[in-house]
Amino acid sequence: MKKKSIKDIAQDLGLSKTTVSFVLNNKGDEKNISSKTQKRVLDYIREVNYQPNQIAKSLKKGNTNTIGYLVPDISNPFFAKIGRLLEDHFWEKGYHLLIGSTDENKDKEEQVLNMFVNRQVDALIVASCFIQGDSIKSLLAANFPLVFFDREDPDVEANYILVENKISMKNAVEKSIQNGARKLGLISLTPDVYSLKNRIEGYKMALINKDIGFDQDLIRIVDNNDLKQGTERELRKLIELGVDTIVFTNNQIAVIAIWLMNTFYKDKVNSIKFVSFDNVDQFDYSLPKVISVAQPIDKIAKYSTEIIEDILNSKKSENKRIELTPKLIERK
Amino acid sequence: MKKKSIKDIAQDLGLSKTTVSFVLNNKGDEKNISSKTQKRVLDYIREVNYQPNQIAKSLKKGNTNTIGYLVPDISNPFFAKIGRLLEDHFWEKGYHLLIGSTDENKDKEEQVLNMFVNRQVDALIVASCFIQGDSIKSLLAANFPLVFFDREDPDVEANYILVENKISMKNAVEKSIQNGARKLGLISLTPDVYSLKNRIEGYKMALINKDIGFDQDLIRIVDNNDLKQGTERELRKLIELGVDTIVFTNNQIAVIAIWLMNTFYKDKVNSIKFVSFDNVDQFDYSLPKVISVAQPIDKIAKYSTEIIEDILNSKKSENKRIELTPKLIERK
DNA sequence: ATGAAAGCGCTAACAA
DNA sequence: TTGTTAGCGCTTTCAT
Repeated sequence: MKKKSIKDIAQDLGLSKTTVSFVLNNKGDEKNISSKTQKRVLDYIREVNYQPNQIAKSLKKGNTNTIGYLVPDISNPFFAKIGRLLEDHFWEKGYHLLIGSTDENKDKEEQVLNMFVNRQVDALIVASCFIQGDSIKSLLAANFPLVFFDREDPDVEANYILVENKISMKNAVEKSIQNGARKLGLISLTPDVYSLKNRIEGYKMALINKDIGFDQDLIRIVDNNDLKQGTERELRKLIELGVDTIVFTNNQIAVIAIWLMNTFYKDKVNSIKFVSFDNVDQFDYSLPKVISVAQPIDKIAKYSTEIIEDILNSKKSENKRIELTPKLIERK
Repeated sequence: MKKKSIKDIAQDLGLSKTTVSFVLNNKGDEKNISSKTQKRVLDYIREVNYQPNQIAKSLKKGNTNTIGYLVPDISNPFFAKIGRLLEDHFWEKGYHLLIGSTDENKDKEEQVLNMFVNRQVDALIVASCFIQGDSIKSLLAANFPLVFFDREDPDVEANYILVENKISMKNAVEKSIQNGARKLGLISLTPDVYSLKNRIEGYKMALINKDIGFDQDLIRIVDNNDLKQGTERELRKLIELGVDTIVFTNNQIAVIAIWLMNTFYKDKVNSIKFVSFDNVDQFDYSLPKVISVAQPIDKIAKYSTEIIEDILNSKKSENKRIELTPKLIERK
């Protein structure tokens, strides 16, 4: 049984495409289609299990009911969870999620964005690694519905959903100092996005504030392409340097470091303490103990959808910059 | 600057749409377009940054270069990681991933599948919770490119990428018995998919094999809609019944149980042992100790893509049923 | 109360 | 070597 189109339906029923289309789109009454005809159509489409071709619809209407979700790595729990929430929210509204991972690679980001646009996504939700990229520039110039989250470029006017990176990190580090930390190292992904820069700033501020002073040598950077080995190397370095606390700017590295500590430095899992941005469940019971800054994932998803929906319903408001307050989680 | 279509390009250049289209699709030489004309077109599209409308292309060609990826929960690390691998593989080939989560809900699965098909995805990769559903039936009947993974229905002929559920679980449980387990409980999601059924079977086989015999009361089921509380309740029950080992049929519940043990039964994290299907990083260091069955995620992704590509390149072979061997990971 | 026809942007058979 | 044209499946204006 071949797939039926509106044309087929119309022919089979001796009606015009127009009439069928009206009925299918619940415009039967509005367009004065007799209820008898409407019933005929509805019965028939059920019978043959008619499925509208969304591609044709999209071409005609210029929208696809698809949202592009572009992040560094969709398998990172932080992005995966937000993705799931977005998917749920948007599903309710009849939207689907097209996903892409950039691997923190500017070129790939460009390409994926282009593809998304070519596929006529109606809106984009992006944790960009390069907000100054050409695609993004032209999207912004064209007023394309677009929300950035997790990452910011202060030089670029846009919708942002962020968290208070600096102050939260400062608070977390200060807390650990109150708890006795005296020599604090930091391991971060290459901070070419502002969020990470700010988190590192927060770390520095705390050290200065608490009269510890920071030592550039204790700030260790790991390249995204070399996560495992890089983290291993930098962790070893910091341990050699005798830190009592290690601060991480995101969950990824912290999780790897916990694994490393338990695998190679089992004797130190109690003496060394961790501080980490982002939160993952296993922090609740893993060693070293972690003071973590939990981002409000549900709020991030909620505000993203809200902004997007507002734009799509063309209540098109001004650009918004929403800065959410994360939760500091201390573990004894 | 409005977005240009092929028509615009053609007009601007005083050419026909055909010529432009041929050049754009690298058919210039094949179609004997003069290299001069080709250059004019190529230069111009670069100048105006022409972006083809994939929707129109899709409508015309009947394919979208989009693959639907449908799983119970895209934020489950198992599915998220496979999703990421698929995305990488397919990206190379010019395909994108449209994602959906079913929440183990048959109705939602039906709806998402329908939407995917209406959106003309070229193929589907599905961890279905209901392989006997109407949509799937008609997809299979229509010979739609479709690969199931993680879940199987032996009554339905199709492409499957699976792992040896029964024997692997049996081996894992037997290993734990060798290590001293004597009273083994099991907690599982509602086993209305065969994978889970088989894993439970494996557990039973091991018990019988090792002359322990199984007690139906030690098999506890948790509903997917009540994961946290359900797991808490069943875990408590098993502990009250005095088990020395708890077997889990997937990572989700195991991870929750580890959290619960560390939060509410700290005194027992050393005396009770876990066995779990699936593997997650924190098993390497968390307590209770876990014997886990690690699914070969990369192979699952690899074979899925291969089968799909073969079908799409219409080397359309017979249905394949690939059963992969997981890795047993024991932790001292 | 219903239908004819144009057109969304693209491809490709066929003409010239 | 390039252009004309039909058509993918749908929506919607304008007729009837």
